[in-house]
Amino acid sequence: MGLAAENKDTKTRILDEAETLLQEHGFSGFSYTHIAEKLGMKNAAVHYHFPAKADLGLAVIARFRERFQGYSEHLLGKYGEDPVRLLDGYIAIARSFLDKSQLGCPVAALEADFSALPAAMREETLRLSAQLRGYLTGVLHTGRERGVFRFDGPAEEKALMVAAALHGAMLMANAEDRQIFFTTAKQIKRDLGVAA
Amino acid sequence: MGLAAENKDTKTRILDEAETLLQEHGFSGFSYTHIAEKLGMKNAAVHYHFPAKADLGLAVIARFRERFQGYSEHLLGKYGEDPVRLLDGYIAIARSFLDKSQLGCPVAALEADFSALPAAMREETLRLSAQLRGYLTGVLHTGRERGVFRFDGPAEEKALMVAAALHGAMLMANAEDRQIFFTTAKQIKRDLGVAA
DNA sequence: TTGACAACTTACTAACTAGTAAGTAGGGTA
DNA sequence: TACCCTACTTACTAGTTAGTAAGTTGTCAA
Repeated sequence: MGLAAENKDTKTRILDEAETLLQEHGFSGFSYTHIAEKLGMKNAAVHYHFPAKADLGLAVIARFRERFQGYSEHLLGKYGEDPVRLLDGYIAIARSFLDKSQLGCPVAALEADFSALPAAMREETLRLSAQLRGYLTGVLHTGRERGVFRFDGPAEEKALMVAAALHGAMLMANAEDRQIFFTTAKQIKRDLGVAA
Repeated sequence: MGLAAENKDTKTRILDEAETLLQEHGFSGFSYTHIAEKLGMKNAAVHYHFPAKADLGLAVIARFRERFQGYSEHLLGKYGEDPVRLLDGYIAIARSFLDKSQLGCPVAALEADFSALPAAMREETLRLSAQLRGYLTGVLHTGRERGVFRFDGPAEEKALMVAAALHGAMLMANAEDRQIFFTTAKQIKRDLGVAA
């Protein structure tokens, strides 16, 4: 397969860098030249692997979705009986972003730039957002059924609020103070009756 | 004072347009030429009133802060005894943004672009965010003291979560569906024991 | 050994960015 | 009348953006 291995490596390194830059600066906030410089190549090399920026953006979102899909299945397999751990698993993803300095919420970054996104990227962003919310809905629904969580109203609506709070908190944490995220997560659990 | 009246008018129209564009596209997402075209002038005319983009950004944030300060004092004077109305007043601001199509949360817009902001704008953004959170903290604290709201933990931490949820919901509402905001606001009130 | 192909680089374009310098029109004051 | 100032316009710069076209290099297969 020739240099296909090298190819895949470079492609992955471009995706990694694009992902970081997306979370740091938003989709409109980074350029092919930024990526190229970090990887020690020229911007045309990035265009070779991802002809248009929309192609790169789509690939980044798709990878997020696949990664979350795998991670959520892993969590459900391992902690399917423990709603608190399933919720903590979701929170842990956000925590892992914040642990790398300056990395924010990819969904928030994409939605903040939404009006500048190509149509295909908008659709993928909506899918990613729905996927995250779907996981939370299931966790909250099951958790209440089992008497672990306490809240009023449909699980869908509670999940929406929890997702909004966590994504909003990541935005604020990135700009203001990392502690904001942890405090918000703590309050969410307190509201569910499972204070740490 | 010569054309000062006309001057002030133009200055205000520039601020209005900048505010709209900030909420629609973020601070890095609009240019002096965008503003100038909407107002039927040249980009240099905008530079005449606000030499650097940071000057314009600072003025927009300062006006937000003053407006919110006046509005919150008005609310406290009128509904000081009614925590639910004070909370609804905060929600109404967000609602007013969403009612104009495509307008999002200014704080979220600024925080999403935070890494690209000049230092002075960062500080003003933090002040604005703290001001909003301060209002919510007071409302929640008083509301619980009077037996109207029900929640566990410090009012500051609950206020942080509520602010994160509302700002996050505005971001999602703008990108996905306006209804997301209203559902989130409803759930927040439900969690406080004051379901509509 | 030749030739094809993958993975680049070099060199470019057109559009857009913030910002500036110099000129102009028209009202207000001396 | 003469001047001055405010509020602009015209015309520009230097830098950055996404994207392209053509050339280069190294490896592998026939």
